Parts: sequence; structure tokens; C-alpha cells
Amino acid sequence: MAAQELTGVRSPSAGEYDPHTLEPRWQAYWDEQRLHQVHEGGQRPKRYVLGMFPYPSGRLHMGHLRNYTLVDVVARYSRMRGYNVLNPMGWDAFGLPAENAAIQHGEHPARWTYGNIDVMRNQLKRLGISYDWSREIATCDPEYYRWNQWLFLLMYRRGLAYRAEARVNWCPACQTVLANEQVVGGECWRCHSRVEQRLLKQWFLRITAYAERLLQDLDLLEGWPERVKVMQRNWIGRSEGAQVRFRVKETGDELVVFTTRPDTLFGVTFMVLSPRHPLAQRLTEGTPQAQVVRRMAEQMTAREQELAELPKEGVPTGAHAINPVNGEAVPIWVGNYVLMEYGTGAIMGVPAHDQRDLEFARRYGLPVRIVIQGPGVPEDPARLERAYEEPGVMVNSGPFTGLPSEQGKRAVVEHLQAAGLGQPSVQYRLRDWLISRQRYWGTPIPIVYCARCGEQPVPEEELPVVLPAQVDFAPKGKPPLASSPEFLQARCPRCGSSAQRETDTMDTFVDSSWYFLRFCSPRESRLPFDREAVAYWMPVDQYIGGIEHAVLHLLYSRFFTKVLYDEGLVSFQEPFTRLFTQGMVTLGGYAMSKSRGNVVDPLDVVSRFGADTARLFILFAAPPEKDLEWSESGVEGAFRFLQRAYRLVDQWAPLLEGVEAYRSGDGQSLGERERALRRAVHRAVRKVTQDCEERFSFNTAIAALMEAVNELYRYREQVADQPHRGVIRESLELLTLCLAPFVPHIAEQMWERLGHAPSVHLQPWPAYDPQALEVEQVTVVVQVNGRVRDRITLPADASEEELRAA
RNA sequence: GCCGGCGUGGCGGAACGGCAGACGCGCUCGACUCAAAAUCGAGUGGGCAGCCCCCGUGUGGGUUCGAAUCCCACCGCCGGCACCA
Repeated sequence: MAAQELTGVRSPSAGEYDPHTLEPRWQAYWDEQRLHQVHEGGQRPKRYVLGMFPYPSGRLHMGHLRNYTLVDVVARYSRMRGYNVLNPMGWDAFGLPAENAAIQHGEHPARWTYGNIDVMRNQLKRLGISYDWSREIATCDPEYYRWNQWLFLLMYRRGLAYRAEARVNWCPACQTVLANEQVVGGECWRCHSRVEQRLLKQWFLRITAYAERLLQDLDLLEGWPERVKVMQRNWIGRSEGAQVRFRVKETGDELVVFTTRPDTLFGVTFMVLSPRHPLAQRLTEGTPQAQVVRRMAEQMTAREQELAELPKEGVPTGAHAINPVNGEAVPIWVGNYVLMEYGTGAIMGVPAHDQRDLEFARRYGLPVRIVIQGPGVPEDPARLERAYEEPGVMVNSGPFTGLPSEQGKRAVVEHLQAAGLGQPSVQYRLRDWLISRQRYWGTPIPIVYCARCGEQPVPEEELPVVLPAQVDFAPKGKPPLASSPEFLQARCPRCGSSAQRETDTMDTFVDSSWYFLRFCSPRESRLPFDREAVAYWMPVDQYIGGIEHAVLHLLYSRFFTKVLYDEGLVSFQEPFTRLFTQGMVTLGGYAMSKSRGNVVDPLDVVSRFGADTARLFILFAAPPEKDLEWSESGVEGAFRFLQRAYRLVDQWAPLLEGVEAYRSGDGQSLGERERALRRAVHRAVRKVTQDCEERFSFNTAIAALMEAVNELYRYREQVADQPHRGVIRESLELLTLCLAPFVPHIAEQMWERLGHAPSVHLQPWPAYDPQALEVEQVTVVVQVNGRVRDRITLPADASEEELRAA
């Protein structure tokens, strides 16, 4: 084949790679053939592949492109490997932006949301992601959110949903409360406003009841990144210790503290109460300190996030506490460094062995007593520069003196327990999940309040409690739903008299805590999901999404799954067997964001280069778990590669008509060039297989395919007149099959050009030929003392002796 | 402060105990062209006129015939948690 023929016609002429006609054509074909619709059952093993479903903001961004491209590679590869693959898509459709659109532009949230969904669905289709669109769901659909209500009632019945007055996070901009998980560094996770604290009566889900299991079962998640598990462990924050009962000398009240260091109990020289501890107020009543305590309580309420920067301060209550192990009376103080939310809201002060207590003691001239001896601990407590917090040997500790601290902890707790003065205790940092939101565009909480019967769950048969269409969207200190009289009016399910509906809606994270179950049977109308379908598809085999959900969605979903397990509705305890967290897409080193103005629209890239180029670039430019810097010239490089691959097929196709692909072992002997070509191609097949199978190393898989293409060009250059058609056909077919998961449209086109009927995506994944990989000659590098001394070329089957001899 | 991760050419990255820099971007040169673009080909860590030579994977040690890779210490960057008793 003459080289001139291969060169340059610029744009859309026959034979040139033209994604703009080719991609829509194959997308339409896949749609018509319902290629990606799946059903339960059959011979093939199932594989559930899932990307975190998007919020329908209006346009896809690069994060979506990356997420869903990764999902699609796994899905398409898995299909070729013979799996029955579930790859569904839906919309996390409730949330604040829709409501803001209503307030700002007067467009109803529902209209806005469904409009966005239509746009984004088309965008996803344009990317060629192989979804089973027949399973599409939107959480704002009453047929979806009725099951949020159903699950809420299930939790309520099990004592896991409750209403309580508590200090809660309030976002002044969003005009709603937030869960602890949604406060990041003291700011609202959505709008970054400074979060305030308010005392409100709100609905909670008792996730703390599952703290231990959520922690323990992390060990089962071998397919999760360590990073995410560590973040969840930190968030749950388990610490083991003891509760110790002190008694107030003056009043006889019991004062319980939690400590992780019972071995330091003989070192207690004072007690500190949180300003909001009930005793703090009682013990100071009528004294001049009462006002200081109130002031400190307010200060802590308003600025919990900056507490750590506040200097430690306190006031004495005048009362004393009796130490249960030695009968000593120590002064009880109120201090601004003790949190009411953790432990018992009171601590024992051991200044020698806790840095915070030491700072407090030094400030107020309280005594310091050393009870743990260790390296660097001085005799004289006055010379203690920092508290000694490491383990050591107990001293000045009565009968426990001489015990190593670990052993001492157990001994002291046993002693306390025997005397009824304390017991072992485990504390968690995790708090219950606050799910009330004072917003419109969410799931109504299915509760009514009756003057006579109090709080009553809405009976299941009355679900869904539908969102009213007409409300006042602009919040004026009360939830929008309270502005709809028709909604507000209800009947008490118990006594039938008139009652009022709950007007808060649910946190949208409730919606996403079980959507993966709904995908298994999206039209099921009697239950949130069909149990058989869930038994078949679940758990999700490969979940892919961003790291930002490490302690939000991923923790909540685990919690929901465990509740459903306890209810006997599912038979697995963890929803996601394997998790992959992708890196961000950056430009100029920063995450793309509107406010920074460094956004590249993935659909712009698609309209210029096609979906395959956009996909290829984002897969190739970095390993998927790392951040990826967007590069315009990199995109062009990806396009160039596709052109090169396409040209090979297009220009060789006429020569290959009626030619069988070469198979090794069919008796033909090949020349050195053909063997070199086959070696490169089969090496690429092996590399792509390993990279898809053993790790998510798609960047190196694509690099291997680029090498194969380079090798094909080299071959063409060398054998201009005498190409081996069988080997060329074999090579091009293998190349096409291996490209299929990454760049599905061009692969389909190449497959067709090679004379095959569609679809390439229904072909089995190719096996590499081990014979092709064999080399007759190997170059052995001889190293002496770390230096390359020589290179010897030997037959590949040379024995070790021969090698030594050489 | 505690926990986790990462440091490799001009850039993204590869190799993860065996020839460091695959693949791509960028750059240089050549072919084609009146010319350019596109395409095809050659080159591209530093030193050196050049090499089969010397240096080189954050820094300093160690293990090993052999270390970017394993171990120890340090430095720097990123992320999570943080007055949680």
C-alpha cells in the first residue's frame, strides 16, 4: 500500500474519522437494540456497577464525565467478560438549588428540576454511557419519595426516628438546619456560610445505635480505599474508658465523668463542668459566678467551631467533689473547654497527665499531682513543662502504685465496678443524624400532630404524603410547607380529630441512602424494592464516586442497609462491596468551579472532538484515583490517536476482505516482522486485561494500545509491498476489541469496517496468545556491583548454565 | 496535636526489588508542500565534541549482587479529624 494514499485529507471526506456522524449513529443503534437493558436471572453471573447519581443542576460537569466514563469502562468490559451487568442511572433530584430558582426566577422547583433532568439525560446519552435507561428514577417523584416516608416509618417503628429538642446547626443563608456531617470546618457544605447553633425541636435518625457495627464492619470492606475507611473511623470516633461516679460533698448530688484514663484517678485535683451542665447552673445559683456561667454557656453556643481558639477559662462553683478512690474533696469548677455533647458534660481534672487540664490548673493556681511515672517526668510537679500523657507506671496511687498504666486501667475499673462507683464505658464522637429541613423541595416527614394524641405517624396506606404544588417559597422564618393550609390540615389517624402535619422535609441524604436498592426494581409499587430483585443484584459490586461523600452518603447508606438487614428485608450487611473514589478534574491546579471561573464544559469538548475523544483523554491523562489536570493539547493528542487507529482500519480494510484472521498453530510460519507485530499486539491485550481486571489502571491500558498502534504503523512502513493480511486482520480485530470499553463508538465503527456485523460490544473479551509473547532471543543484562557491565543475547530457552557460561 | 496519602524530565505520568523516564503533551529536525496546516519519520533527563563514560527518582542513613521500589530518620506538600476528656 502506497504511503501517499494514507496521507492527508483534512475533514469529512470518505475514510476520515468523523465522530460527529459516527457517534449519533451508533448511539441510536444501541438504543433501538436495547443493548443495555438487563433482566434478573440467566446463566451469566451478575455484576452491579454504579456511579453516584447526580444532582440535576442543569449541566454535566467534568467530575460527572470522569465518574461516568469510569463506570462505563467497567460496565462495558464486564459485559464482554460475560457478566450480566446492571448499570442504572437516576437523579438525586430534591434539594435547595431548585428552590432558589423558584425564589429568584419564579419557576416552580418541579418544572426547573425536570427540565434539567431532560437536558442532562441527553448529555449523558451523547457521551455514550451504556445505561439501562428503562430503570431511570428521580427522587422527587412521589413514586420514589413515598418510600422515603415508608422507610422513615419503619425507623420510627423501630425506635430509630425520634423528635427531640437539641442544639443544632443552622445555616442562615439556606435557612435550614444541617446534620453534623454537612458542617465542614464550621461552614455549610453547600453555601459555605458560617453555621450557627440553635436550640430547636427536630427529627433525628438514631445512627448512634449502629456506631459499633458501622465501625466493626469497616473491616469487612476489603474493596474500599483505606482513606475512606480511616475517615469513617475518625468520624465515628470510638474511645474506650470508664464512667466514674463522684459525689458532691455539699449537696449529695452524683457527678459522673467519662475518662479514658482511669489509671490517673489518684491525680485528680479538681473537676470541671460544662457551662451547660445542669449542675453548673444549680451549684452556682444565687452566687456572683452564676452570671459568668451563663455568659460562658452563650459563648459556647454561638461559636462552637472557634472554641479551640478560645483561652481556657472558668469559675469555681464553691462546691467540692469526693474522689471515690481516695475520699479526697476537690473543688468543682465550670470551664469553657468542656463540651456538653460528649461524654457526660463533666470531666475530672488531672493536670499532670492532660495538657488541657494542665493549662487550666496553671491559670488558676490549682495543684498538680504526678501519678504516672515515665521517662522525662520530673519529681517536682512544678517543673512539669507539658502534661505527661503517655503510658507509664502508677505512683502515688494507693494500692495501685507500681502497676503499669494499661494494667492499672483495668484494675481501677474493676475496683470501681465492685464498689458500685463506676463501670467500663465506650464513647463515640458520632452524633445522631438530624434529618429535619425547613425547606420545600424535599420529602414531607409523614407525621401529624394531634392536640389530643400528640405526635402520630401517618398510616402506610395513606402514603405518599404529597408535596403541595402551591406554597410560598420564600422562607420567612417558617418552613414553606406551613404556608399551605390544605397541606397543613390533617386528621389524626388515631382519634380522627383535626390535626396538623409536620411541615419540615427530610434531608436529601435520606433519598440517596437507598436509591441503589430501588434500581433493582424501579417500578415496584408495593414495597421500596422487590426482595428477589435485590437478592439477585445486590450488593453493588463496584461503586464509583467522589471522595467528598466519605462520611456523608457512604456512612448513611451503610446505616440504612444495616437497619434493613435487621428488619429482615435484605440479607447483606454492607451495600457496596468495592468502592472506587476518583480524583478531581482541575484546571490551573484548582478544582473546576464557577466562582473560580476555570470551568471547561465537557459537552463543548464533545461537540468539537466527539465523546470518544473526551472519554479517552479523561481516562488517559492520569490514574483515575488521582487529580487530573485538564489539558487542551492533551485532548488533541487523544483525538490524534483515534484518527491514527481509525486510519489503520479504514485503509487496510479493502485488503482484508475475505481474509481470515491469523491463528497461531495453523501451521503457517511467520517472518520476524510479523512475529514482532503479534508480540506487541498480544502484549497490549494482556496489559489491558490486567489493568481492567486487577486494578483501575486505565491510563496504562490505553498507553499499551497506543504502543500497539505505533507498532502497526512501523509494520506498515516496513512491509509496504508484502503485508501479511491474516496477521493484520488479527491485530486490527484485537485492537478494536480492546478499545471497545474505552471508546465505544469508534470501536463499533472499526468493527463494522472490518466486515463484522454489530455489535462489537456483544463480542467476548479476547484472550492473548501466550505463544505470541514468546521471544526467541533475550538480552540479558549483566550487572556487577550494581553496574551494567555487559549485555548478552541468548536464545530464550537457554538454561541457567548456558547463561553463566556466556 | 493525632491519623492517612504523596514527593520521578519542561509538563501529565510509567516502572513498584532487575537496562529509570513506557505512553502522551511540548519542543527540535527531516520528508511531503509554492507555502502553511495536517500527515509520516527521527530526536528529546543532565554532563560531554562524542562514547560502550559520569551524574540522576525530596534529604541523610541502612538492607541487598542490585533500591525510584524494602527499612529507619528528617524535610516539603495534600487531605481528614481536632479542647472528644
